[in-house]
Amino acid sequence: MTIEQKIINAVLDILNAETGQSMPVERISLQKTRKDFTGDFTLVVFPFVKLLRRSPEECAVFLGEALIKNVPEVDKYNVIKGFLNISLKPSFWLDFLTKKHEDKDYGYQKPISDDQQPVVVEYSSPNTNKPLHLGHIRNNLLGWSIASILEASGQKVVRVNLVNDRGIHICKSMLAWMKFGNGATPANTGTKGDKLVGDYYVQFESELRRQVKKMMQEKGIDEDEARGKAPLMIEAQSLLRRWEERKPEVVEVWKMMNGWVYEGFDKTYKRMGISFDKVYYESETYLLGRDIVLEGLKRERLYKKADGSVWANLSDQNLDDKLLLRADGTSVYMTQDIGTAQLRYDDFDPQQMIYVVGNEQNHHFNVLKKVLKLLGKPYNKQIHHLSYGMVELPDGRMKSREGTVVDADDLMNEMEETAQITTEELGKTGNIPEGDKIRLYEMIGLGALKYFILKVDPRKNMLFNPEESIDFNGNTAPFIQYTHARISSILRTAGKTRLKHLKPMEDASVINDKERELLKYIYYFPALISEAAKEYSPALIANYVYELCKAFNQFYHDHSVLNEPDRAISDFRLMLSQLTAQVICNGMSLLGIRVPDKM
RNA sequence: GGCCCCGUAGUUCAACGGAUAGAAUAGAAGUUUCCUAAACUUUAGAUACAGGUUCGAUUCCUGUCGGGGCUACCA
Repeated sequence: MTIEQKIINAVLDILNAETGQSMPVERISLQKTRKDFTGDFTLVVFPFVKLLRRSPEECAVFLGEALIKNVPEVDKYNVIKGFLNISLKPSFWLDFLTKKHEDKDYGYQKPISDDQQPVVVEYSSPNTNKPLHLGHIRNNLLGWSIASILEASGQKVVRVNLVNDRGIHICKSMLAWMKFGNGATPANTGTKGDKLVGDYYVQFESELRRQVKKMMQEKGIDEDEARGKAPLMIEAQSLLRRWEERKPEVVEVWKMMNGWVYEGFDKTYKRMGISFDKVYYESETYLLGRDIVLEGLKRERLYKKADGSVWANLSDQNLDDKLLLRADGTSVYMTQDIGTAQLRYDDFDPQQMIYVVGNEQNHHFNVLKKVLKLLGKPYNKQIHHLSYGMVELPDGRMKSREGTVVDADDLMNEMEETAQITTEELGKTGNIPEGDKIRLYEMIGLGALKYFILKVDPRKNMLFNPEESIDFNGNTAPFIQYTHARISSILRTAGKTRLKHLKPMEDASVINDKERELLKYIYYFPALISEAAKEYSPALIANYVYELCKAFNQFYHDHSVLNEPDRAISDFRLMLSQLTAQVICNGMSLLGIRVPDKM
């Protein structure tokens, strides 16, 4: 039981004994004392005023006195307005540090049981017609991090990807390659596979625009109609039909081009440091989706229009009817998602299926759940759309048509270059071997990027300014990494033998304010992970680690670890430094960010 | 038009309905015979607007204004 729970239980007991009435736990607010006030935890007493029939101050004093009697760890208290600030005995903090300072897994909970149902987390979900961009970066980092956080909170997690490798958009780049490619391959052009395929998608769109413009002028029709009737579009649609018919000449090109893309994606994923336990392909799930839809039609949960298209009637949900199969029998995104959900359910029997997908698809997931319910699929309740905000550029949303997309590979390159330049400017390259330098620049550059993105509440839109966002000072990963490097330096200097023989301090009363502040942060780490898991928010972890580092730097500035003459205090500070470094490392690893021992 | 989300220092981000709204950055002023100054210290600066609920509202409710998203036989 944590000390917070102990205090809360004690408060409940005290109130009950005094008034004979019980109070719901949710009404009790116990928080970390703000740093302008003295104390470790603060209890808000306003909720008890009516029950105790005393003034807020009297309530606080009453509870403070009672807590000292009932909870051995409570040392003293002070009252400011309706706030009861509780201080624990210094020995509580000392015991805590002594017990935990060598715990490599501090903060991480072990799975409750081996056979618990997993949480399936889907993220990334790329299309195979375009390279990964900044939006995918946010998605990938969020997905990876949230999966890690859930694991650290004791869940069993399966990371999955769903590749959108079929559909009309894929046919577009295939068609452009067949018409204009002249046999270009990644090998003979020296272009990364995903980039090469992306180039043909762009070419398709520009050719199509030319045709549309011409038709609008010559035939006087509007843009929508022209797009539908343009020869290139007709050809793309016919290609999709032939693909669904599994025509060998089409499938062959499709396989080849997708192979190029995967090779490119794999490089980008690897560099980003993310991976998956299982990869689903739309081309392998849409048929199951189609079968489920046809089955639903047979059972009259769905209906067929005169043209042969199949629809779900959602009018009782206040939603428009949703198309599930086109008149020509081909599938749409929703069809595929129905199949994928079923497959995932069959594969893992998950307690929850989380989809990390942008908030622009809120409507889609809303409809997906409704359709699954309509089809009588019980797992519609397990689906959770983890809806995150968009990444915007200073002049608005990224638009591939306007060429304002920030490419993932390019961005990572820039970050690492900036890391190198900054490190060299600071003159910190001296005693680091060449090979280590490259790894260090990667660690710092990618760390800065990942932290910048993950420190923002996932639900909110965020702004990325290429000119200004690459910052290495302040609330950034390099600041945190630097703090870790400083601590590592201390521990290195102290030496392994000394670290092995650290003696627990006997007199806890010498713990100073900065040390105590640091201990409070560290103590909170496990609860923070649970909180982050509950909220699906890596941002909580990011901002916490930053606060922790600030607290350490203040301690570091005011007090010396190794030059402290009192050996007991010096040992105590070594333990404190050790555990701080561990929390920094463990916290950052939940964000997919590594921390160096030197920088 | 309808539905959903968001408006906090110049800028980018924080704040389970709780204390004097926190940071960072940009600005001003300082700190290095001492374990890494990518650090530390001081300073100035913000809840779009109007009501309501509450002991207490940035947070909940209503309206206004501003920004974004969705409303596809795209994904």
